[in-house]
Amino acid sequence: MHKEHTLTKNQQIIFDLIDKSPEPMKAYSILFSVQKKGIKAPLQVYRALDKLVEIGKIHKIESRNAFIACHNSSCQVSKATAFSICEICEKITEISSASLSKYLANFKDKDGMKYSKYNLEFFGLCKKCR
Amino acid sequence: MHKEHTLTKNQQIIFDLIDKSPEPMKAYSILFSVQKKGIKAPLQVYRALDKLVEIGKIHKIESRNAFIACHNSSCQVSKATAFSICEICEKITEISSASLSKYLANFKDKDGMKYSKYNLEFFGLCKKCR
DNA sequence: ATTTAAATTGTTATAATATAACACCATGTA
DNA sequence: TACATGGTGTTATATTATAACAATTTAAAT
Ligand SMILES: [Zn+2]
Ligand SMILES: [Zn+2]
Ligand SMILES: [Zn+2]
Ligand SMILES: [Zn+2]
Repeated sequence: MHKEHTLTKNQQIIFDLIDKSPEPMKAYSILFSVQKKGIKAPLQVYRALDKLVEIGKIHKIESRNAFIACHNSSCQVSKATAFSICEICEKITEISSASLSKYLANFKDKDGMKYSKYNLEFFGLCKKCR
Repeated sequence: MHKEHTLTKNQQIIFDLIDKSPEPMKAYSILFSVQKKGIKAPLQVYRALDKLVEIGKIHKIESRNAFIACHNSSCQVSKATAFSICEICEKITEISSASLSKYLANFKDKDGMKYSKYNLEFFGLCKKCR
């Protein structure tokens, strides 16, 4: 389904960090964490992040300026993403619902336009915080 | 349906500017525009923006860090918003579709959780750019 | 093998976006 | 009056992100 990309050194270091983080990571927190591995400048982080987003290995949570690893193989190509965000503990989960993605992919606006790319962020309280 | 708020001077100046702008405005572009009216500091702008977002008079386009006036009376309370964004000309339109908002308000995640707040951004090409 | 193009890296500097902290003022209300 | 709430003005600072340039690596294309 989705093309494999061989990650470069910086990309791999940063992906591994995000992938094993239990919560979304912000760019400068990533920078701080990888400085011991020789990545010293913001640009090195942002370049890796851009590439990882582009190839679908991570997603950016726009409302939080944070990044999480993708665990949903079906969204790697489409850039059609949905998340739930807890407004108390900031727990963020990627939603992979076939019916949701089908509904959104087929949604037509008032001009009859359909969209293959979208980003949806739901806000509420997670199980633990309710 | 939605409560009226009396805007303060700064809020009114900034709302009027955004409301009559044909495109979303960014905070520092707003700041530049209102300096002749005595609003000199970023914080004055951000405070007005925060309040205007809170009461639903404007929305923030998260992926663009920009603000547009709301022209959809039904979303002022709910903070349940949807936009279409043209990836070429950056034209942004608020979508007010009863079926979409109904679908999203009734969507249940895998834990059976429903969300009253959400933000959806569709990306594609507008009529003119196709 | 040699050349070429594309992608990635390293680096310094700077731009763009957003908030902290504090003093003061206006308005409503107990 | 006294008090609470919210808005304002101001300076300083934090956070997020990109520009510009040179060097290096990688992967074809000849
Ligand atoms: Zn994903
Ligand atoms: Zn929570
Ligand atoms: Zn609206
Ligand atoms: Zn367009």
